[in-house]
Amino acid sequence: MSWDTKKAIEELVRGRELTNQLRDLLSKSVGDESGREDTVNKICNTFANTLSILRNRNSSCSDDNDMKEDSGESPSAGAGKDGRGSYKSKRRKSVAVASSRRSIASALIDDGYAWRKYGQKQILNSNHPRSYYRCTHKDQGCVATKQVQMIEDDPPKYETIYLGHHTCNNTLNPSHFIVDDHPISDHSSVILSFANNNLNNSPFLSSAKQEGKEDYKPITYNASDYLLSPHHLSTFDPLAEMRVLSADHDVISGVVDYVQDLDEFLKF
DNA sequence: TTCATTTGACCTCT
DNA sequence: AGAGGTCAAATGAA
Repeated sequence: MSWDTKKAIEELVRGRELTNQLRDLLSKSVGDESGREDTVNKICNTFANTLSILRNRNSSCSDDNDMKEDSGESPSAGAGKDGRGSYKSKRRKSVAVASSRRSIASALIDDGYAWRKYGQKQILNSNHPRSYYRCTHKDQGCVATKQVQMIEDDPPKYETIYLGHHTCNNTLNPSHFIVDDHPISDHSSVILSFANNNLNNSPFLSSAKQEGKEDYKPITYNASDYLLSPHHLSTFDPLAEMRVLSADHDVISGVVDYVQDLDEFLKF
């Protein structure tokens, strides 16, 4: 078993222990609000770390091809552009490119990267405009872009489509992510299938500056929405969805519910 | 002054 | 021709 797999399991075990602690806290019903919150935060960080570890595992498997595909698609590639809105022999980036990843959230989320909005468009048969973002570090050659669109009003739901991969290393909150540059030696073990696999962009923090200040609200993550029960273990599905729930969702009960499944999973 | 957002124009694709 | 994606001037915020 490789180092990063062990690390991921350690994080999951730790998450399980913290969840048990939280369950104990909840069983006492009243009091210790701050202790409860602290435990929830620790649990979220644990799962964030796990996601980061697994992301690194996965990206080493798939990024090479994707990067090749993206490299010729940079909007700022220069060649082919001769003035505003003018293109020469440059094909438009299609939404359907293989490297796209889709997620659905009930709040606008910050994925840890700095995005700059470059356009907004009303889409046919949609009540809401679609916003276009690219990485702030495009000048460093980063080709990552994303599209954000509200798809439901009540409750609000936002669809985010990520295109391309970040070639910059400028996350806004790097302290929340584990940097793991260990070589990947063992791809044979089980890979968790998260309901979105935008593992390039671990979505655990929010910033009001981007993606609509007025709509922004802090969000809390429900671990049970990221981690699937053991019978859902499968190979990586880049187009699966991630559900991110807002703060008014019952996070705590969700975490507690999840712990039984996690117990099962950790036996593998 | 610098950087981000808005928005109309213009591009490619179907 | 219409839809979707991108550019870049204008504008606003820090």
